[in-house]
Amino acid sequence: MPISPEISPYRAQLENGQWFRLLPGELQEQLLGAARLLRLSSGQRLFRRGDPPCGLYAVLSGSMRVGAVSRQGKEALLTLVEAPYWFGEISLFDGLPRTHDAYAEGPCLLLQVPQAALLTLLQQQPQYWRELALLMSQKLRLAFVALEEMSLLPAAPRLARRLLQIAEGYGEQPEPRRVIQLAQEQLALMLAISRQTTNQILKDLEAQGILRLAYGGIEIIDLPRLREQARVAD
Amino acid sequence: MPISPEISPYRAQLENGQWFRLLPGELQEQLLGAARLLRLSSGQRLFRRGDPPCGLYAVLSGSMRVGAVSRQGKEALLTLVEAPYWFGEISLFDGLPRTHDAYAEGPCLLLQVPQAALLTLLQQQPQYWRELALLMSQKLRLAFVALEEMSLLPAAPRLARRLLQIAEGYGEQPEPRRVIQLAQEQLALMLAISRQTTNQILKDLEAQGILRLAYGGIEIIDLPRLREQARVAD
DNA sequence: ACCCATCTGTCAGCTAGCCGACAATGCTTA
DNA sequence: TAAGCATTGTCGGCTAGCTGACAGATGGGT
Repeated sequence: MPISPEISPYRAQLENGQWFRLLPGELQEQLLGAARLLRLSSGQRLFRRGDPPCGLYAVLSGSMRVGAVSRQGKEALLTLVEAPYWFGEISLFDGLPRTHDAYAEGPCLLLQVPQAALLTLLQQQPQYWRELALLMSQKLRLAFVALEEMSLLPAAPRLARRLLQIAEGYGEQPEPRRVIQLAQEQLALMLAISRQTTNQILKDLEAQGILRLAYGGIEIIDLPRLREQARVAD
Repeated sequence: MPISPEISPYRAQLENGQWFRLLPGELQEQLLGAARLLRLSSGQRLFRRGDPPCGLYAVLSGSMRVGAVSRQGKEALLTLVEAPYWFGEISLFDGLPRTHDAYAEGPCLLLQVPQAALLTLLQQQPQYWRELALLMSQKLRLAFVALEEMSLLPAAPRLARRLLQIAEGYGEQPEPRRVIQLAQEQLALMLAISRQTTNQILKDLEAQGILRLAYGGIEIIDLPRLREQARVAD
């Protein structure tokens, strides 16, 4: 299927991401050919935990909150997905329900490759299962790192590491960003730290001249020293 | 390649696991055909974080400690892998180094499907990439659950849930086991709770008649009430 | 230009779970 | 049988990080 003229302008954008860039050209074409645009307004829900599979997504602009809310109303934010990242692949493989809720954080433009189209494509070219599985392997590695940090590290270095990961697009971006658009509350929810403690650590890093804090955002001033904070003080 | 007579007696054993049982018969044959037995003595290392890929493994008897030790010497135990489970698939997909250390917990019999043989097999039948990816999707789901519980739940229900998961073979065994061979220290390391706190919670569950504690093991007496403890007290 | 929602900054008090210590118990091997 | 090691049981003090509360700053919408 040819790539629709609506979609082709976003191709360059997607190639900024490691995963998509390294795909065989043919698979890139086919993914984009099978895809359609999806526009979400701020706060709109894409899917909810337990929903049946509906396909694979990529963020083109804006960002998606991926997380879950416990019965007690406490929220665990797994991650904020930003352009040009792909998500939603687990249900593609096992056909089981969604693991998380996904909401638009601000207005958001997505690419959707519907489940059925993707399965058809993969039936014809089963070698591409491996490429799609790479998405899972990345996330599994990230999840393992997060689990381990949760048990071994105190709040401050964990926060420093997460900032670095975000700046580096969780390994997808080669060059780290300087400015991170992110409210402190969101960061707290990702780290399972209270908002107050998060603020205290951030202020401390700001006092050391490592960060600059702004309304709704964090700027990294001194990357090497942030890296240093990410190690544990021995 | 025919299945060696050394290995074929273990086939029934492996079919107790959901994943292997549901594989196409041909893939089962080919995996076993390419496999060899590996015997580890207590405490022996199979691989270490950072090692290059060396293949896919299944536990036939004994159990493997999968975890990592921080530079401060604190240990995070990801899981204890028991028969008949498969592990080591991440490096198969991405070719990147091992994420964890793996040591034999007691004498241990493993099946190894070497990386090269497996890749050859998959080159010829690329549709099987999907089946192997199912291993990752399971683990990713488990990792997400663990991450979420870490942020949302206090120690006691987290411990109850983990006991249930272990008894149910992390979803692989249909019928939950009653007896779990596991020192309290190990359980503590998996949950990122101190050994003392773990003991306190276990004693409390024993006092309620839900568990019976023994040296090096835990017996589940009252499964329904353990399930109840796994919910949060509202 | 104002209003209101959202976000940041900060404090004091609390508590879950950590840590170190040590005794008691159970397996194992000689 | 005894030594020796691994594991369990328990206590008291400590502290990282939580909770609730509130003031001030910021910015978008009308």
